[in-house]
Amino acid sequence: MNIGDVAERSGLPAKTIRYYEDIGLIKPKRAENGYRAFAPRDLHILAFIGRARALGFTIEDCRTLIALYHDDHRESAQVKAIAQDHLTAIDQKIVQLQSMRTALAHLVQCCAGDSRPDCPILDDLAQD
Amino acid sequence: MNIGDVAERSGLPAKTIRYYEDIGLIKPKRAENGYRAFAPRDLHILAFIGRARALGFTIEDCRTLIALYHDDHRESAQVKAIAQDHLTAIDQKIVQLQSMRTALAHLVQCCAGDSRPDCPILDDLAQD
DNA sequence: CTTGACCTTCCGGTTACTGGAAGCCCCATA
DNA sequence: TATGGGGCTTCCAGTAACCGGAAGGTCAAG
Repeated sequence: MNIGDVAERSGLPAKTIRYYEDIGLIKPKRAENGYRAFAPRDLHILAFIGRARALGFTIEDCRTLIALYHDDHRESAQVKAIAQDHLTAIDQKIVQLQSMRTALAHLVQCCAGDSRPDCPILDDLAQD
Repeated sequence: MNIGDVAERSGLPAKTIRYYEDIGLIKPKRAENGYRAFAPRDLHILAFIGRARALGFTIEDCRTLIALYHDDHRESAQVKAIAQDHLTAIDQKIVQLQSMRTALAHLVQCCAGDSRPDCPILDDLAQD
């Protein structure tokens, strides 16, 4: 399979797939003309990465998860620990965003949003 | 004031303050020895940026907000539009994170997290 | 006069790609 | 057989918002 087919099937842009090869996540063979020749295994890994990225895992997490996936002697606790850490990070981010959201929504609500210059949003940002 | 004082008073790292000068957010004068000499106005802008950043505004948003703040002929609608757009972006991010969180929490809950290799998390990522 | 804290600039690295340029390669059609 | 268009290649640069560190100037105290 050429990169275009793999892109379509995995849903990842060709650029991204090349990047993943660059950083060593996949190692597709090369055809004689220099084109990447993707095996089903490569496609499988790419789909794996796509799903892990959709869950917000970092590329380094993906690397580790793939290694664990290929490791017959893994312990599920290793996987769970990574996922749990990531879940905690997501929760922290949500809390942070919600606190921003609350403050910002209040300011937006206070602002008339008309043609006059008076603005509680700027007043708040410029407070002493 | 030297950069150290400004850093302490604004709560921003000195590195960050230098960066903000680099990108033209502030233009502190220089003392004869080459040190940055911050005026109260600079400190004020930095505090403004600090608060805007804490609300999640981008640097470019900050640049615009500062310009509006210094513009006597601004209309509060301009400010409100920026804030409203940002609020919408935050909301989208929260939704996205919550959907990740839901999926991930489910997987984490399904995983035994023991010494055996069987792992529903990896199974999910590797599904066909 | 030295020491240590502060300041300066400059360079590189971070995350996860994305865009674009220059240049092969392959297939179908004229 | 020539050619045209799409697909493929590599490489370089840019994104956001800084952070770390090196090499070196400055200042106040002892």
